Amino acid sequence: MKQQNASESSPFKHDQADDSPGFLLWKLVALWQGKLARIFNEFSITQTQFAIMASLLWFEQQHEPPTQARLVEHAKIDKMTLSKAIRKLEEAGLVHREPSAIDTRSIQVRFTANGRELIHQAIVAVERADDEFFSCLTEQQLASYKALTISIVAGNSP
Amino acid sequence: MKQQNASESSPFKHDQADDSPGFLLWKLVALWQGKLARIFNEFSITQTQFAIMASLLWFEQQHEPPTQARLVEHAKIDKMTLSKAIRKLEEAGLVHREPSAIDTRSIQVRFTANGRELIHQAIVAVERADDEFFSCLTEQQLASYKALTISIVAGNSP
DNA sequence: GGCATATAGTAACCTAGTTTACAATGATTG
DNA sequence: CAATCATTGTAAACTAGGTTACTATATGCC
Repeated sequence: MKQQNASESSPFKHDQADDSPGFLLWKLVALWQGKLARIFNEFSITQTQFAIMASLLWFEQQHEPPTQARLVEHAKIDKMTLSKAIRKLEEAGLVHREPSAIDTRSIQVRFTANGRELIHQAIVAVERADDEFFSCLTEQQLASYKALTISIVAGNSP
Repeated sequence: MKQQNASESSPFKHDQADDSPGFLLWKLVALWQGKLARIFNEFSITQTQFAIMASLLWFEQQHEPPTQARLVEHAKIDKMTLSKAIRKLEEAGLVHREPSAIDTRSIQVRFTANGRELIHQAIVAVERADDEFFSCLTEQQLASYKALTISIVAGNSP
């Protein structure tokens, strides 16, 4: 029983019913992404755009210079993807871009009033979704879930 | 302090350091997806193609007729996405498609020898990654993590 | 100053996946 | 049997995102 050829043996270590932690995570993520997708849809933005605007808001609150390069760093998004996303956001009238006076290569990104308003609302909506999503857990369970997640993140961080 | 306008108040309920469960989940998923992406890359397949082939293998083991429509149902993938993915898999010599004799609209998808071999190896690799990813937890913690995840999935299933 | 090297951003191209609309066949019911 | 309805799969157009290769500017070093 030690060696079998591919057509006879099953590679599945767990039955689908049994559920490996990875497969469970997969299902969880599908649900979570779905919930987020619905929100982003309402606001007509993508996940990426949300991440960018949330970072931008963060910078604004920290009074850090919001150049694209800094956003790339902070939001951990590919710089080309960011470049294009910012253009879209500009088209949509949510941000505008102004060349920096200090470093003329770089571009400062700033919210329009609309953009700032939208990201505020979106963040609130996401946080509400978050609450809802985990509302089936007790305080204790939630604390435990967070602690475990933190461990796993820590155990797998580069 | 009850009412503030958007430019003054912060919508962030949690500090980034504090970490809402959703944000933690986001980070976890980023790591997990990254790990999977590296594997899929090695095998030159996409996540979608992996899911499809895993479903197909499942059908094969259950001796169920592997039509595209059945795959769509089981893998919960959009039928157009599946149609195109299958074509790619055929191009890559991993499956072939043969019109069904019973229902001439439908198409039966079958592994080639290469395809079957590849999905076996990929599944093993994914399961190893899975083990690795959660290896920082003790047995007990893992059991607890799974139980909590199952609760959340159950609490958010349609 | 002047040359090498790093950095900010982008244009052009590529791929995966989604939406919409449709053709072909099968099932159902009068 | 014929008219209607459902199912299977696809073509075409579109979008988001990523890769490669490039321009322009800045910085460091002699």
